Amino acid sequence: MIKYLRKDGFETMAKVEPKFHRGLPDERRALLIRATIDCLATNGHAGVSVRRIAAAAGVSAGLINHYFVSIDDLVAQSFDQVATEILRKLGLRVDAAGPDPRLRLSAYLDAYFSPLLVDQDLIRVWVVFWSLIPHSAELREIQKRSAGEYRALIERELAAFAHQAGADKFDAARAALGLFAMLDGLWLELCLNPLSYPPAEGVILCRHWIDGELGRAGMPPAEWPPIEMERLAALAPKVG
Amino acid sequence: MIKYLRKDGFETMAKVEPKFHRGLPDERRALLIRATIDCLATNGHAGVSVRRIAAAAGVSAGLINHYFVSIDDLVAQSFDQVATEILRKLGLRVDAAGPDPRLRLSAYLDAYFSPLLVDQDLIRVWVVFWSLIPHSAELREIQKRSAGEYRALIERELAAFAHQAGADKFDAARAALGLFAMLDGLWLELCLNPLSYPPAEGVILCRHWIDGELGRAGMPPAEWPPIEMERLAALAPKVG
DNA sequence: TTTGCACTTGAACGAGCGTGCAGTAAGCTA
DNA sequence: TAGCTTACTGCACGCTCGTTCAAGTGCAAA
Repeated sequence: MIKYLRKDGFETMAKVEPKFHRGLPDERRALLIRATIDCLATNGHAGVSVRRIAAAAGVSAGLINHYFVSIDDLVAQSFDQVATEILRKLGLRVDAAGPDPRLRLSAYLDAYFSPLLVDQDLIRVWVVFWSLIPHSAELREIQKRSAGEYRALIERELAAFAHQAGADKFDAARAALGLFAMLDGLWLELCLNPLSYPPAEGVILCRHWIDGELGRAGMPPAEWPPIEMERLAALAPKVG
Repeated sequence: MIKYLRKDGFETMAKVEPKFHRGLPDERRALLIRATIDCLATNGHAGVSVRRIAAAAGVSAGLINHYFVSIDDLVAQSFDQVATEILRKLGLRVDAAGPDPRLRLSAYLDAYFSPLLVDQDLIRVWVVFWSLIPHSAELREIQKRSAGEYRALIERELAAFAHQAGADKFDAARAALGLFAMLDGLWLELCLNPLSYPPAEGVILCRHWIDGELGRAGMPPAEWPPIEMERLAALAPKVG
């Protein structure tokens, strides 16, 4: 057995643990952003705290100002990360549904009412970001870009769906704005009060909206796949 | 001219101002709730502060704990007040439209995209409440009740509208849930980013939703009144 | 005019906040 | 092994926080 010589001159059987680890900048930043998201999920607004975040990340408070110009900067980058990650996962769900526009759109709706998005941790984090937006130009910019990307994703899928159905008069931009709003409103209501309506009802309402806009373009309602609750409730990783 | 004798024995021409005013409990509570709402509108989450609220109300910090068991209690009662007040004003707008269900529903939609609700002060206050809901049973209860009342109001107007149109198959509860969500989502998006779409577009989207649900019940689309922007932008008092 | 109630103040308390910075030590380089 | 760079720590600073409470004082009743 190797014996280690401690600085004080005494031999010890225990390995001398380094007092801290020197990480790569990108690793550190990712660690702190993750800790911030966890903190917001646990403590809400009170989680926006250098000391709490540092404790959650297992580093000293001073390190945050070493990697981020301020706590607000860290929060903004965390918002960006959460928004980007959710969008990416939504995209993966849609792509996993294959090339059929009908199934892709259906997968998109299902995902919105599955644990991927209906997640107490996610809503707790998200409402904190929302509450900060009116007081931060940086957050406002991220919200603007992020909302635009969500709408663009919906619009793309809606347009493909309508095109397949042969509806050329279909106004995908308008339908996307309405669907995005309805999804957001339903998601928020369900997260704030999980018993206010069954998640499958949310899927039905969104299908109604799409069918209505199709009908307006002269097309018959879509033939939707059955709503399978186990598909809806499919295991989903947590926020981030 | 009457001369006043000051405590220190010196005469003075100035009237001796009372050091403070003794208010009635209800007046004081109303004053503090109003100051809280103002503080949240100005400072967001940072406005949830005994000292700031007391300063805004022009009283000492200690007075808050005299009338409210805690700052959280005061915030909860403020949420209740804002939610109740907005609902009341929406009801007034609808009633002002007269007895015709079509005009009442139209007035409701217009109000949602008018300065009555699309108000930077209101959104700033509201998102703070939302962000606190997951961490307060009291706020959760108020949100639950309040959302129920909003939905009930919409459902009543939708049912009357459908009844007039002769649509007996119309599912008012379902249509109300969808309309409520769409309104909430559109309102939020517009408040967070006022340039994301023109307010009149929001009215159109909601009308589309109602027409779609009517069509599903076998009825033709409603004959909507023209959207007058000046009506939409009608002067509206601030939150509370 | 006096009395007494209770509304109101303002100081005090301990805790937590973000940031700055001097000093420590990890880990690569020579 | 020695030296060097810098990631990292941890304390100190001046703040603000919510709550408590003794003392002060407006005001109406006596």
